[in-house]
Amino acid sequence: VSRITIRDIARLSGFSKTTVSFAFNEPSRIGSQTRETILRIAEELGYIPDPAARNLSLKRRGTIGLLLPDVISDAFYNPYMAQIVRGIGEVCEREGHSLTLIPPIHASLMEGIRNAAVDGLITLGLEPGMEAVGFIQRRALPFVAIDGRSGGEFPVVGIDDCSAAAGIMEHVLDLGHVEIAIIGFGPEPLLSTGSHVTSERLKGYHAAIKAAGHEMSESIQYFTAKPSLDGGRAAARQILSETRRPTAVVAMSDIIAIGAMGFFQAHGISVPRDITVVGFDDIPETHLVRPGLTTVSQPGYEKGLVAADALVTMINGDQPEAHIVLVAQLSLRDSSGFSSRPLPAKRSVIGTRSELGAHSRQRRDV
Amino acid sequence: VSRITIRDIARLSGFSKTTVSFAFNEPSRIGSQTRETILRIAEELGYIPDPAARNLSLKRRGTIGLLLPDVISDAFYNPYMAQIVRGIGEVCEREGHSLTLIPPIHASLMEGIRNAAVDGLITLGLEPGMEAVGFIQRRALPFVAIDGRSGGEFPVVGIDDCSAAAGIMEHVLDLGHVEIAIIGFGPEPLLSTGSHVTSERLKGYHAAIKAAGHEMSESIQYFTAKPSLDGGRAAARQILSETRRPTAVVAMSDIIAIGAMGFFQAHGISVPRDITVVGFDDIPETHLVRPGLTTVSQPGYEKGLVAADALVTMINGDQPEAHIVLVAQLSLRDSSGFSSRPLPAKRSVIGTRSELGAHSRQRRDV
DNA sequence: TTGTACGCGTTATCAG
DNA sequence: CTGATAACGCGTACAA
Repeated sequence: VSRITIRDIARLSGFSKTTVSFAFNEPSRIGSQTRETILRIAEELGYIPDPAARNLSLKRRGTIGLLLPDVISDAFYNPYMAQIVRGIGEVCEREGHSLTLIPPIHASLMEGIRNAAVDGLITLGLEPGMEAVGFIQRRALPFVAIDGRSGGEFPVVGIDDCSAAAGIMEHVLDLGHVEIAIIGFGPEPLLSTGSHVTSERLKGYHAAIKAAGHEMSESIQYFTAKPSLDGGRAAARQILSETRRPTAVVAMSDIIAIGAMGFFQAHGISVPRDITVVGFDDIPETHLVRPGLTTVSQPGYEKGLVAADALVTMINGDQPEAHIVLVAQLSLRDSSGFSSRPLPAKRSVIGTRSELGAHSRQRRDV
Repeated sequence: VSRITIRDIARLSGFSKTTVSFAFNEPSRIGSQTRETILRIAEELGYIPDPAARNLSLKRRGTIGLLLPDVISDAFYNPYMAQIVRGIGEVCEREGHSLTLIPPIHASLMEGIRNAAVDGLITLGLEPGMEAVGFIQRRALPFVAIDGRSGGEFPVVGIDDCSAAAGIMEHVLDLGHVEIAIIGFGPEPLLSTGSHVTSERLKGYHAAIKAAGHEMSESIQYFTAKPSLDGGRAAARQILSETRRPTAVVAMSDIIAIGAMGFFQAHGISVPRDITVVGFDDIPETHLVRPGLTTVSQPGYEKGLVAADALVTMINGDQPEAHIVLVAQLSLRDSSGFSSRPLPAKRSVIGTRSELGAHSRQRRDV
């Protein structure tokens, strides 16, 4: 037995497809007698319109796509992803949409974009000039980039990664640390990656270091990790295997920082006494670990919410803001402490500090 | 400028829609000269077939639906959800599907099911007889229930919740606890909820208590919470406000247990010295908190993976196993300790224990 | 008030 | 062997 279609209802009721459709969608346009007959028959047969055909006709898909740079099973290792999804979800429910997670197929975003039956896309870290951008535009799909580089022909939602990174690095330097390990996103070597977020944060780290009067090349080591607990652990292992052991670890992701911190602690290295560890994101887990993780608090939930809002605006044919910068702030907890090594030469406050009102506001858990 | 359609290519090339389609999908059926002409024009105009129309034609949607009982912004408060999504994602990528998260619209699952343009559904906690089940079946959608009640006409993936719950309660009783708080899923009173998972776990808890020779009504208190850190905190607050303070808290969810544990600790109550806290799920966060959370380790990732596998089997027209029971085990960490109160009368081992080989296996973090 | 025709891409079926 | 016609699923502008 095949599915019941509108044709079946039309045939059995003796009316046309149009009339049957009106019975459901525009009752005022047909007679009440006609309508009752049609609804009765439809009910008897258990008729439900095919959503795919319905959406095609209505020129809407009823769903928003979230384009993932990683496979789902990796992306959701990072609790930060859940925050973004929660924010997008808020808008989805308000608008009656579902949320389609689109992983790369065959290690490429293209196939996913090509096949996405969605009203619009939210992307993570997309940059102007990337092949995927042109592809999305060729499909005439509205889209908003979270954490992308602004200046393209699409709205971008993010924070000031450079300032935020400078803020937390400044904090670490204030504590007297000189030998510092920076952990970015892998697997490629950190200084070679071109991702906007990575390069902005590096820029911020370096600005703070330079402002502190250090020779960067001397005391900074670079590592990369996958944004997961295991990735953080692996990075920590690598850090410990270096001949120069840093007194502070600055990670671009909380989940990496937490994984690294756990590895240090499991190997008898006390945080923050022996080593300072700070992260980025402010996922809920930063409150759960001991010591609490010092990090940059960036609003993942809001990022999702604002991006989805902007996307809905575009879907409705309106023009959203081109570049939405959300506020990040430094969240000081107990994973960062003073270095036992002597302080280097006196440093001056970095230039960007005055622009970071929020950064100077210190938060502590209750 | 409207989107380029297959008609445009047909018109400009002078061939029919069929021939254009063949140029892409069945090149062998047309002449190579014809094909080249068509491909060239299509490339020039940047033609990409509309996925929605394509999927309609192909009678496939290219996506799997995950029917959420809660709004997305609540569901992803619980890290356990991420585990399930990761498992489903694994299969999605293998099959080239995307994953559509379908939240309830207007507090009802129906609207979501009605509009879901998906190849099949994975549901969470769906029971035979529920209105939604009939609705899915009327849509002739293949679907698999995670954590549902078996015996319906659909495959169910889960664990033996009763035995698992009995196993952890037995552990708590073994430690000498008598005054016990059980936290289930809210907001309704725990004993009135009909969810399969809830009633099975309650059954298990009660079986263990009975086997221990206690009068249940005397020393057990029931609470509910939303599965989130805040939910756990709220439940803990409520527990502390009762005149009888329990020496052990048995939660049906890790995130609730972790929230409760944090609340206790923040109020000067030591875990496990003053109060034992155990959970259910074994989310990664159980390793992060101090003390580590004793819990039932159930394979969320596998649940998603196996459910998605079964669903794909159904989509392909084959028959999967009707009821897949995965293995759960007790994970003993440090949040459970001996009660300072005197042990009650001697107890015997509960009957189900022999069936729970895995339960007797003790795991500890490295 | 109701019916006809169209849009979207694919393909079974038919014509040359 | 090559290519075109028509049908699928639904909603709706337009005609009757």
